[in-house]
Amino acid sequence: MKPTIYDVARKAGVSIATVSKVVNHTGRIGEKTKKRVLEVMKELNYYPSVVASALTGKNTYTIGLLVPDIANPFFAEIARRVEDRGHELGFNVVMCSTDHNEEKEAQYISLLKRKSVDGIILASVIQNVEILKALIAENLPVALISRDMPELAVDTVLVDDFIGGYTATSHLVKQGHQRIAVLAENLGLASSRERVHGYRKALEEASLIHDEDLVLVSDFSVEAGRSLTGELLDLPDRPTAVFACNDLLAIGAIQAARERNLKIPDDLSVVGFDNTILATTTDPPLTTVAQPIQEMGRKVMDLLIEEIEGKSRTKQRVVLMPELAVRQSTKSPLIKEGL
Amino acid sequence: MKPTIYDVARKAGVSIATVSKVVNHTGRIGEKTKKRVLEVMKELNYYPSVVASALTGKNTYTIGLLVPDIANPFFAEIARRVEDRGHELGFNVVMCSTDHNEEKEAQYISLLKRKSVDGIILASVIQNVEILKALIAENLPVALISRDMPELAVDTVLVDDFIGGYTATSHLVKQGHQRIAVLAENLGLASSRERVHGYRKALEEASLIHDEDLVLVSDFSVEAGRSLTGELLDLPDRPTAVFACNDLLAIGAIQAARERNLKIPDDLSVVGFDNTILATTTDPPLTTVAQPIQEMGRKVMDLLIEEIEGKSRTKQRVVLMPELAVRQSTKSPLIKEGL
DNA sequence: ATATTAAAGTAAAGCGTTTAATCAAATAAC
DNA sequence: GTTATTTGATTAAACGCTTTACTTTAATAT
Repeated sequence: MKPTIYDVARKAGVSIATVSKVVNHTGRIGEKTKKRVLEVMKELNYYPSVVASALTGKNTYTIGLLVPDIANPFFAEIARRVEDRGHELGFNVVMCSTDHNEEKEAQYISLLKRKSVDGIILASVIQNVEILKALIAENLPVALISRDMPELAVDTVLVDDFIGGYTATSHLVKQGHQRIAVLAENLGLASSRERVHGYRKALEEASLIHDEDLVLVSDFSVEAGRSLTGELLDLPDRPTAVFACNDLLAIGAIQAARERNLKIPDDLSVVGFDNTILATTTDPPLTTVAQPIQEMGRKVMDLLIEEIEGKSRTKQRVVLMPELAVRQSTKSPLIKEGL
Repeated sequence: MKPTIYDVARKAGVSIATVSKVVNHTGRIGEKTKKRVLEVMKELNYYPSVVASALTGKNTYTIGLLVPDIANPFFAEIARRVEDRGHELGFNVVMCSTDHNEEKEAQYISLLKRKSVDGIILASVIQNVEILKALIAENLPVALISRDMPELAVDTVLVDDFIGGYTATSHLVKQGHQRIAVLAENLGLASSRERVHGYRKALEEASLIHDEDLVLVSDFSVEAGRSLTGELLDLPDRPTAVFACNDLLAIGAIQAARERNLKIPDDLSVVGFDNTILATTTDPPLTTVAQPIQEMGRKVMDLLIEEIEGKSRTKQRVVLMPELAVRQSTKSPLIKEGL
């Protein structure tokens, strides 16, 4: 059987309290006993049980990460950074894919609480403010990533979505596009609204017509991007460019164009959002709004852990700047391929 | 504060043992008291603490999933399936990305043990048999996915890598390719060796020359695929096809060709392995050996949980058949584009 | 030599459960 | 109407650790 603190104490000829102290570097213990205990621990290959320790009110050193889908490259990347930072600090992360499903989300949260996780990171989940409020009221450390709840005092890390949408659209405007469509995500998400907001702003500034038919709402899938862009391309007066609010949608847009024998970027310019690995593997490589994913993941974990460690502090709202990664999926509509 | 079993017991006017019994549906309790307790639980919003329960020797309902990198789409997809199946059965999964780093792997395993996880799923990690043996000796349920250790009695789910390599290569042979290169993964992995083995077998059967210069060993990155394929393409007598042992490498191969203004599939045919989302988003879409990822992830979780539930049973080794997903990255070398 | 203080270690309670051993009441058997 | 049996609920110990308050021993001061 696994050795317990008693085994160590007995073999070292001390009390369990003493062992506990050397394990946790607390209280005062003499050099000699300390050494002795350490030796015995090694001999017995003793490791303290986190669950027993947690029962006495200490941390579980486990946090929950709620994302819509861990298989989505954007969230997978975030998860990886969160995990890495956690590992550095001695925390494990349990992954929870909610599929934007409110019930699943609630289930996961309930489970996490039963397991006494030390905190929860929420990445772009659905708009169930009540659940969130309840969590905060219960004093469970929570941090948001890529999701904004300005009305709540909670640590948050996100990108300036407005600027992102604006930058993407401006890029297209500057290239001379007149009819620019946007593929939005679920408008229930603040981030999504902001991106579209940025899109509108860019159009306005350029005094371009503002065709509501070119604003389509979808979700987070290649398939949605494909079918919606298909509709756009079948329009009599079709757009020459589309701004997709995430890379998955952008890829769908590219596929729809390909299916109609339209060339990217000659016949249709596409810009995405996120800058996941997918943006680099398409052909042509995708021009996309790059989120500093690495930094975001790391930062949100840092904030959560500060909260866990109980440093009483005011909540932070960290807004990072996105940057347009210009690649080959965008081009002026005026310069046709034949030239 | 969070209500404990004592609060419920007091308010319901029964002993904590009674509450415990209704919670766990064990022992005998009268209908009336049962109802009463249930009501109070609801009122107080009581949920039993998993950590306290675990301390008494019961499950933690948490398992560890070790993969090289959760941000790699193949593993992300597996993780998602494992998580889903776990969720159905009431288990959480903590993710551990090892980066093929032996030390990190050992650290994670040690941490997981301290946390008393109920079991561990190992996905394609490095060849540290000793750690594995130790785990099994300690009676910690373990299951392998996409990784083979025939000498160990441990539940395993994998694809027939030999057949996979053979199928991929045969496909190219049938198209008339004579010089076919292979981009292998780390040959320390049995799966990697098997794929190359299948490759060789296909060449042999076709009595094709067997040029060792065309067998390159790399890892799991786009970058490696790009640089190695670059070398191949710069050869005086360059191959007309390359079989990449994973989709990431295949994408690198495509990029290398593109950089040299070679057309895929006209100038170079490429087949990958895994059939991740990446294979569908490249242009041209990638012909690749499809692993039944969904089924694999689900199955490995099922095996692990059977083991956890202690059904004494003989370990299973589930070998699934891969299937070639033929897309547009492969083509006969004889039919040139001009025709 | 005695009083004071600091250092090192111990005993015991507590964390929130589960469970084996009991016990009391109700029902059945004779 | 006793005695045996079943049913329903309780008691108390155990799980492996942390921590507070206390005791002992050693060192220093008086």
